[in-house]
Amino acid sequence: MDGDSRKIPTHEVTYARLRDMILFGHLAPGAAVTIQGLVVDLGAGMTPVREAIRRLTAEGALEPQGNRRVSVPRMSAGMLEQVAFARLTIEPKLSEMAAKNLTPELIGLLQSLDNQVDQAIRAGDVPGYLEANHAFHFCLYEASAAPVLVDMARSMWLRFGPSLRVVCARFGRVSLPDRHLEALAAMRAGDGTALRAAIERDIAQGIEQVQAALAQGEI
Amino acid sequence: MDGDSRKIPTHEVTYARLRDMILFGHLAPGAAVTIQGLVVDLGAGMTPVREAIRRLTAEGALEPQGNRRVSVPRMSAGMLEQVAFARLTIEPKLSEMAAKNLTPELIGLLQSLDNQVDQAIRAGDVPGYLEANHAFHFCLYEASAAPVLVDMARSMWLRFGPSLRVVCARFGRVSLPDRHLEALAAMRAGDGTALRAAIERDIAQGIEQVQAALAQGEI
DNA sequence: GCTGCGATAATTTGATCAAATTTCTTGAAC
DNA sequence: GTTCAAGAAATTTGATCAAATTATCGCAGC
Repeated sequence: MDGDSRKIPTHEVTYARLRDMILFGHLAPGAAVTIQGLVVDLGAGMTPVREAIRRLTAEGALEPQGNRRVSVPRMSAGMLEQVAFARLTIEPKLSEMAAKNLTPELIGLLQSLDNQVDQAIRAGDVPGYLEANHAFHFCLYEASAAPVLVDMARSMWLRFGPSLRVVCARFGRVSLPDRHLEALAAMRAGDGTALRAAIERDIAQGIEQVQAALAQGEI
Repeated sequence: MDGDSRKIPTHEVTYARLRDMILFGHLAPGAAVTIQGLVVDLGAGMTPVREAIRRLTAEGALEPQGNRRVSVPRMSAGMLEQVAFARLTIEPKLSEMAAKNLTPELIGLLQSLDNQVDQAIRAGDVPGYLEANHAFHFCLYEASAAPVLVDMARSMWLRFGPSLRVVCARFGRVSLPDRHLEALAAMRAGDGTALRAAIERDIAQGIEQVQAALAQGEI
C-alpha cells in the first residue's frame, strides 16, 4: 500500500508537486516561496522542501531575492523576449527531430492527448487544458530522443508557467484556433517540415497571448 | 567588515567549488559523485553538499544514475550534437545582443582577459587558459543583459566541462588560431554582425576539437 | 533619522534510518 | 577436491528529521 509510495523518495514527490504548481499557474508572479510555508502546505520535511526549491531555482522557475528568500519571478518584456527566442529556436527543432521517430502508436497517443485538449477547452476546464496541452507538447518532444534540448524546453515552460494564470483570464475574450490539428496532419503525412511549422505557429500564438496581456498591464 | 566570509552561505561556496571542478575538467566523465565523499573532500556539512549536487544535477552538469547515485555524465555523439546546436544558437545571439551594450571600459576588460588567455596558452598553463577563456566569453555574454539566455549558455558549458580534460591532452598536437582577436576587432568597430560571426567560429572550432577526440575514442 | 530588540525564517549540524552494493560464506554439483 | 552460485552479513552511501545557530526584517524608543 504505502510501501510502494516509499519507493519514490519524498524530495522527488515534493519537487514534482511544487514544479506543477509553478508550471500550471497556481502560484502568482512575485509570490514569496518559503521553506516553512511549504513544509506546512505540502506536509513534507524541511530537507525535501529545501531540495525542491533549490532545483527549481537552478531551473529558472524560482528566483532568489538576494536576502536568502525566494519568490516566483515576475515576467517582464525583456524576459518574455528571451523566452520567446529560446522556445521558437528549440521547440520547432525538437518537433522536426521527433518527426523521424514517430510511430503510429505514438501518433495515436498524441491524437488522444489533443482530444483531451479540445475537450477541456469546450468544457472551460482551464487546469485540464493546461495539463493536456503540456502533455501533448512534451510527448512529442520526448520522441526526439534529445534530452538536452528537452531539458531546455522544460526550463522555458517553467519560466512561462506563472504568466499562464493571467492568460487564462483572457480565455473568454480570445479565440484559440487549434494548431495541433495541423501538427497531427503533418505527423500522419510524415512531413517533418510541416510539423515544425505547425508547432512554430502554435508557440508564436501562445507567446502573443502573454505579450498582449503584458502590454495591457495584466501581469 | 571582514565578516563577509560569513556573509556568503556555505552552500553557495560549496556549489561554486563543485561547479568549477566540473566546468574546468577536474572530474572525469563517468566518475561517481558521492555526498559523503564531498563532505570529506570539501570539508562542508551534508546539507550544503546535497544542495550543490542537486543544483548541478538540475543544470545538467551531473547525472542521476537511477539508483539514487549521481555521476559525471559521459559525452556521446548525440549529446555533443545537441550541445553544439544549442551553443551555436544561443551564444552568437548573446554576442550580437552584447555588441549594443559594449562600452570602451568593457572592451578594455575583455582585451585584458584575452591577454590572459594568450599568456596562458604560451605558458602551457591549461587551467589558466580554461578559466580565462570562460571569463572572456561570459564577460561578453553578460553584457547582453539577457539572463535567461546566459543561464542556458552556462548550462551548456557545464555539460561541456568534463570533456575538456581530453581536449587539453590534444593541446600539444593541435594549433589554436585565436578567434578572440577577430571578436575584439569587431567590438571596437561596433560591428555586431562581425562579432557574432567571430564568436560563432570560435565555438565551432571548440566543438570540432571535442568531436575529433570523441571520434578517436579519446573520451 | 538612527539604534537596538524581538520575531521570523533560513542555515547548518549531527544523528538516525533505509537502501544498495560488496563481500563472505555455505552448499550443491561435477 | 574444486568450482560455481545463491544468499546472508557487513559496509558504504543516501534520505530524512529535529535541534541549535545565525541572519534579516520590522518596530519601538531615543
